[in-house]
Amino acid sequence: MLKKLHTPRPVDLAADGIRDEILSGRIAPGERLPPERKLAETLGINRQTLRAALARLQAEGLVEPRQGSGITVLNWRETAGVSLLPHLVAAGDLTLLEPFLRLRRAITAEIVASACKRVTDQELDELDQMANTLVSETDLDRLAKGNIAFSRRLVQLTENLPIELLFNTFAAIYASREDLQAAMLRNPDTLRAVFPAIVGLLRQRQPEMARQIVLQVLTSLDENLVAATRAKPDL
Amino acid sequence: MLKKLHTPRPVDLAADGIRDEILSGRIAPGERLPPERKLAETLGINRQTLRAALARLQAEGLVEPRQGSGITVLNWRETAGVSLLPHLVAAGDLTLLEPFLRLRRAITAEIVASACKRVTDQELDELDQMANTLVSETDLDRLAKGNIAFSRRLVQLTENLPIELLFNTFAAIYASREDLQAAMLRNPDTLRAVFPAIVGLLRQRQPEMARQIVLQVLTSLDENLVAATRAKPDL
DNA sequence: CCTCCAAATTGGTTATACCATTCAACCAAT
DNA sequence: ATTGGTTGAATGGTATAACCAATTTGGAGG
Repeated sequence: MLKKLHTPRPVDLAADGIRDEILSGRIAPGERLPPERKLAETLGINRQTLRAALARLQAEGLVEPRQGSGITVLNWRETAGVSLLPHLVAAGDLTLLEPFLRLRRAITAEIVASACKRVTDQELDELDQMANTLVSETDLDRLAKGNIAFSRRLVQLTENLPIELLFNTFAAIYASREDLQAAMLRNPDTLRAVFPAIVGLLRQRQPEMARQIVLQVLTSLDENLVAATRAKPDL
Repeated sequence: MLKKLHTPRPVDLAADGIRDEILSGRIAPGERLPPERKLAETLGINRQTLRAALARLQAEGLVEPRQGSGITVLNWRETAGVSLLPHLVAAGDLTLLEPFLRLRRAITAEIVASACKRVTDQELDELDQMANTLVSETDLDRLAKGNIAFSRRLVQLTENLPIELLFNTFAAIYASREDLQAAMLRNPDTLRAVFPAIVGLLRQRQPEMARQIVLQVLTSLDENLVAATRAKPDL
């Protein structure tokens, strides 16, 4: 499952390098990047390759090119989208963990509440089966994968495409940092206990009660996670 | 504030065209796009221009190129990020409105609850002032802008970068579809009443109570909005 | 000082060639 | 017949050079 470590491609190096320059603030918002021709020469790559890198940064909301004028660096805190999140956590900023978990549990609570209203008996059985196989899963890697699969199925039940897309972004974060995923599996027993609990909540079919319970429980779990990572910053 | 309607650029046409092919399902997930050279010829553009378009689609999580093999179309419901949302609503799918509002109010509730815990008296006064100027704002366009500004300030108070980024994506959606923004301003009085109400909630500094109230109120407002747009699908 | 136009600047596009990786067909040895 | 390696075609990635289009700049002319 490890990504083959070929020679890093120039376009990746360029994109990551410029992105880092922007996120670190070494290039201030409002400033303009050097002209493409000059910047390409500086980086030792071709202009076309540089443009491919710039296209990514534009898609992430970091820069905005204007023909004839130049490429202006945007105020990314006001323009960047969630797609930037994986890159930020990849930068290793641990202070992002707590805010991220905060967002995640608010979404999770909404998901469970919403699923309460829509889930059918058949789907409940399906989730119950998934939960049962997960509680007895010993292999941590497969437990992690099963966690994603169970969560995704739950999201699909809400029939909420925006939330599905947001979940995809979250999943991308886990994928980009295996250590983060590992941290969440530090004590797998609590995770294993979550799945049946959620199924139980769904059976009650009381959305707002479910939302509050999920919020309370996850708040507690997340606090432990944050405290643990602070104590062992090696994740 | 209207975007000048220059001649549409080839890269935009290509990206939008291919994206539409994928989102509509005319190109099934798992299939491969035609080779770049052939596809470029089909579209009547240069290969480099096509590659710029493909770079965007890759950033959005729609396709994944592999050197030597080809460009495979991904299952975007499981890989695309939130950055795809503006394009989806731009496609005019009205069924997205209700799910989107659902997500938005869950986030909003979390924002208010979180702000309750952190807001200082000084920041409260600042928000109060913003709210006061907005309640007497008659110009709808400026009211909309003020709405964004007020909301953004509120988000910043939570010191939650992931939520900030998510808010940016939402703001991009409003910007991309003025009609959507107009729909939310259909009866401006209710919007004007929201700002002081939020400030009042913050003053109480009771996070969970605030969350529930926000959820209840917004649920009611959103239901009206959905019903209205269904009755007048012209938005 | 202002207006207007022409040249320089800079991003956008095209054309062409070559490199790097993948994959399939083929061939040889067992 | 199966396995294994080799070779070549297909395909995405990069490089070079030139030109197009929008913007900016600065000077000519009022």
